[in-house]
Amino acid sequence: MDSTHFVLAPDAPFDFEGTAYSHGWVVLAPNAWDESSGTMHRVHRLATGRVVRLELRAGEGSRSGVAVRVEHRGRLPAADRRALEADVRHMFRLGEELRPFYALCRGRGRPWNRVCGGLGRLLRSPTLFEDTVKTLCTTNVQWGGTKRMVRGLVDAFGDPWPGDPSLRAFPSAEALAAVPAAEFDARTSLGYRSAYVRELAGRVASGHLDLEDLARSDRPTVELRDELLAIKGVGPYAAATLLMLVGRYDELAVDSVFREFVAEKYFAGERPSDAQARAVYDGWGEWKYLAYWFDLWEGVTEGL
DNA sequence: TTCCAGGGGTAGA
DNA sequence: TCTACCCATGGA
Repeated sequence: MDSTHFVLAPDAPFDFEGTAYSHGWVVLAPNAWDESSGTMHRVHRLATGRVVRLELRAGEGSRSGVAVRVEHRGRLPAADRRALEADVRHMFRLGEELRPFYALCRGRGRPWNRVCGGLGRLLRSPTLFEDTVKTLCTTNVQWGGTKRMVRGLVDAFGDPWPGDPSLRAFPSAEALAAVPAAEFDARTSLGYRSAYVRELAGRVASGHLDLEDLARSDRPTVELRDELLAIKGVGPYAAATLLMLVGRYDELAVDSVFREFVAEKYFAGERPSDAQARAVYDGWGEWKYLAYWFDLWEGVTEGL
């Protein structure tokens, strides 16, 4: 197995571990996190069909970015390397403009100003298709179930990495769409979500739904939300999660975690209506989701 | 055994 | 717009 190394430097404050471990995505297959070395692993399929394995860790030096080690078979063409750089930059949001959010945090003093050291970049997948499938697998299920369902999809239908065929990449929409429904259901345990994932894969593979175009769009959030809500299985919670993943933070993902956290912290344990709970973050404007996330995040709430 | 999870679709008002 | 009911699965 050959390997290629490069470092991606951010042009703004950046915290590698704070980004990699910003939410549960880091442990959803084919991602994995090695606590002892602070390394994220990922088996990754390029558009050319080549499957490589990535080791991602903090770069060295004052402008620490993402140090990337790519394990691959044979020569890595320049086009594949450029595609990998783009994918890693996308996953870690190295080009995302967070200065307006940092300005709000700085204005609120401690502990919010800690965010300004490079937090606020929530890890995402290289494609909105992968993120949408994973989000569908978070609905009405405990986190352990989400991990089980995503692992099952990868193991059943992902392309194997030549260095260790037991390690697989996230399956493409085309790969999932090609599986007969009965076989798909038999080889996964998605429950009623199975039909949603199969329909999504079919629409993306056939070109009827261009999620990656939606992800790049600069149209108003409300228009993107309506498009996401038109996906079977995507409701208000999933749409808000997906908006966060494409860099729109003006919608809050109201789920059981949000409801319990806001009730405990702001309503003395009494359960408020969803509207009352949402109103807690009204002052954050287009940054509500990030504000909630770091409010929830262990440590940021201390001393508030 | 029963309940419910990082909800959503549908029908009916 | 709101509510009631149903949806598969597996952990608690």
